[in-house]
Amino acid sequence: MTDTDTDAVDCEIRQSLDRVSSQMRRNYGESLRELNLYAGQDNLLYRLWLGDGITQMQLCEHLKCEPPTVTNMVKTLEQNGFIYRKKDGADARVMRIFLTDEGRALQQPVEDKWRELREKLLHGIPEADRLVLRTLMRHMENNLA
Amino acid sequence: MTDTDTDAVDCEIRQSLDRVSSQMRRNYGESLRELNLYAGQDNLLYRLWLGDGITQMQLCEHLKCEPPTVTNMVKTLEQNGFIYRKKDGADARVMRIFLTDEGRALQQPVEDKWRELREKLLHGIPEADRLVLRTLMRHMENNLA
DNA sequence: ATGATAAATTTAGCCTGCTAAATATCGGGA
DNA sequence: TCCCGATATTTAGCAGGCTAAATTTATCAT
Repeated sequence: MTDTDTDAVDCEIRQSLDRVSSQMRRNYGESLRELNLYAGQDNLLYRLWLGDGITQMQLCEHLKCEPPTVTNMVKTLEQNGFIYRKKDGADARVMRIFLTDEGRALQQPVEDKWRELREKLLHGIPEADRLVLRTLMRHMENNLA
Repeated sequence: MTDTDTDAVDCEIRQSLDRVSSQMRRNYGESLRELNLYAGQDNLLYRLWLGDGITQMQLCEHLKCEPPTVTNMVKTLEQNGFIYRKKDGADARVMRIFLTDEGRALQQPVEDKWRELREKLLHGIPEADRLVLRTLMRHMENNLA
């Protein structure tokens, strides 16, 4: 295989990854709207379903985004009644984020959407290839970290 | 392999794809800013490098996004001096988009950024696996379309 | 104890994206 | 010819995401 071929493959992978990710976001952003959620908010809630009462900085780390982004997302989710904020007793700088009952109730519906999405995404890809794909995804994830 | 294992693999793939795509966007959004560009604008310019003077609707199709998004991106890129808009002679509804010299000059630097990005992304993944990955990416892309 | 530094959050102001609705123009049929 | 539906773009307003800078509170060394 020539260098040119190699390059062409690499190009295609990056472009395809770009298209898949934006298409994925568009697709399930749309379906999340049926639950009164926007794309990205599901990941924040997911972290809270694992255990709430955490700080905004912890949410930043989990979402791998900047503090102002969390401030805004938290504000919106609070306005929509899915979470609430409470000042930490020991350290007045930190805000701790908790789920409301409505926020908790979203877990099952959101997980259903995720399942739908990944069934659509992986449809027709055999088991063995999915294992390979997982390995390659992990590899790329580590490369970017 | 049990159904539960299968499900776990699928979950991981979707999550990893999510993390890779947001990390990728963050990474190269940052490096594009050195060129006075924002993530996403490079794709619009790419279409123009293939041939400019096209309409905003054609840009929509290429970017797979909605008309208002193109209106905004075009406005910003015009203000920053990379493109200019010109009314179509035959049909007064359509705007045709052209590259300025500055816009044309971005091609090489942007392609360098892309190369850097894909080298980082695919580092350590052997040729054979990249071919498999390309196939799988294409498959997922078709599944979402 | 005080004063400087560090950490958590917010504010302001961008950008890509979206939807819903308005505007402008084109084209075909009665 | 005139009107009506289709097409291209824009406007308004919202969301996630970013950076730079401000604010509040803690902590640590002097």
